[in-house]
Amino acid sequence: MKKAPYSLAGKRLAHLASTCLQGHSVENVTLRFINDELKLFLCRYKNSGKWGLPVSMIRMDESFGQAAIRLIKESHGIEQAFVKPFAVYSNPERGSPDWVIKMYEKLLEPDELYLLDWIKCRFISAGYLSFIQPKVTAPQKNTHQIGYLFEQIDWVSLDSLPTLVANHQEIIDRAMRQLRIELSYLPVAKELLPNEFTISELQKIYESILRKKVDRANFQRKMLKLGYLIRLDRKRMGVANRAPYLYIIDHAAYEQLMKDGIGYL
Amino acid sequence: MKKAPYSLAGKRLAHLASTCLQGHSVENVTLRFINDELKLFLCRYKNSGKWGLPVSMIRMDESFGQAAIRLIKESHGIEQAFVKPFAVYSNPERGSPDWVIKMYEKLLEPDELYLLDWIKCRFISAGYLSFIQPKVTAPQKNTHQIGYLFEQIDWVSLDSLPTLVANHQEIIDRAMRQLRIELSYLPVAKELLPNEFTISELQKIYESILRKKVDRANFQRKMLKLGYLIRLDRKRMGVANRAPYLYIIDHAAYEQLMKDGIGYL
DNA sequence: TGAATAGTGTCTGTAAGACAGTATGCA
DNA sequence: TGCATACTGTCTTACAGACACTATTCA
Repeated sequence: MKKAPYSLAGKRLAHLASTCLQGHSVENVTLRFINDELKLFLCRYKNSGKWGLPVSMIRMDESFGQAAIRLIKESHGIEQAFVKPFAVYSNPERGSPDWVIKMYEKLLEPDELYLLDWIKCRFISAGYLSFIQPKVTAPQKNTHQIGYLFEQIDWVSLDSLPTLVANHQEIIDRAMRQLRIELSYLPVAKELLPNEFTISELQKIYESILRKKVDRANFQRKMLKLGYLIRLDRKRMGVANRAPYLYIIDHAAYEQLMKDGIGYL
Repeated sequence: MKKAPYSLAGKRLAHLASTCLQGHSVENVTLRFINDELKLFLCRYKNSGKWGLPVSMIRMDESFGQAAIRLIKESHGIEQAFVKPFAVYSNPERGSPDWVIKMYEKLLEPDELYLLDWIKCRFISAGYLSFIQPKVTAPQKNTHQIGYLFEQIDWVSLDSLPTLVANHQEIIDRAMRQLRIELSYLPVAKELLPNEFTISELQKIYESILRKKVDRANFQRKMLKLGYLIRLDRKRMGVANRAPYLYIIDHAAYEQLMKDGIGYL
């Protein structure tokens, strides 16, 4: 019988091995609208100093989608979030990536190294696109993963990403392409904006996703014509310029639009 | 030590257990353009008499996508086909469906029933959309699966599907919705039509997918404007009406269109 | 020659793109 | 009052929808 692990990493790995499906994981491409810009959530892994997407194993009692939501809960402290799978990575050669193995090798005590066997196997992973609403205050700093695995977390602008581990850049590119393709059917307005928002903020989201500027007047005309925006009497004050009107979403109309598609710009 | 299986189903199951990942499968939503109509490939399972999508386990040495392609090869005798995943089904309660278990219970000899243990586990499956080119002559009648599992196979019109096993109807609906959403980025013209085709045939594919009639003149204008169709001097003769021009695809232009998207009708 | 579909042209309404002009909140 | 952005309106162009007219192949 092997001795019980006592290092943080050892305990975590032993816990994973007893509660999770071996060789299955999710990778989250997590977006959030911060300071009028669309940002991506990244983590810097301990001891390798490299940035990557948040990942999680799949528990015995949950689906891939539930794992993606739990991963968000652990990182951001919220119960619900919009998530959508966009790819499955299942090449038979695809194992636990080098940088994870090496990280654990550094974090584990020598007599705990046997625990590594559990993650040295073929891996099947699913990529999930997820949206975090702005009302969420801040990324949590005291979750399991952040304590055990990450030394830093950050929201990064999409056009200035650092060099990433493994094929995470490719995964992000694929997620963003899928987001562009499905934009007309995805609830970006509802999931990325606060309850009350301005047209200009909505426009910035579209511009971030489509990677191009759109004409303000034409964008406003198009969105208002769709009929899911309700203009409030109030305006957003204190912004050093003319105060823009606030809008909320007519959820019934919005649901219908998400079914049929909004149409591109 | 257990005795070696000798029934067809027993041998098949034993073979699967030794070559495949336990609890992983693909389900193929396979489309093909036959007699001016888009049809779906379905199989009738032995001893239950129920129709369902073709499914396959994942071999140790292949990815989900490769399994989807191999499944097509086994059913249709072709080496390559366009496949694209559209969903992952991974609920922890999701096991081998009843009808599969029951089918094997009927097909196996009593002393082979222990083989069933291998498929009584949690199942993770991926749904794949796939296109079969018309030049393929006919579904093969002598493959492994068709001999062991199916008593009938058929190409069925999308608006007159029989009652299907498990959640296969839902899987098909999801696949077709995804096909509509991504239509502008999917190579339907290249993968569903013969090398030389008429605009009217292309139009019928779009109509089948979008589930609505489109105006012939406007469709022709739109498609020709996209610039990926090359008109030949020849026409399709012998069709009891005015002979339509034949077209081929300018593949360079087509690839570019698939990247940027064609735009809807 | 007639039937049926192919191909082309035209008209109209709508939407997109460009951009000017006015309004408004704050410094 | 000036600046920066919000909002509205207009003009032009492009395209989708509707539909008429001619062309062509086979029965």
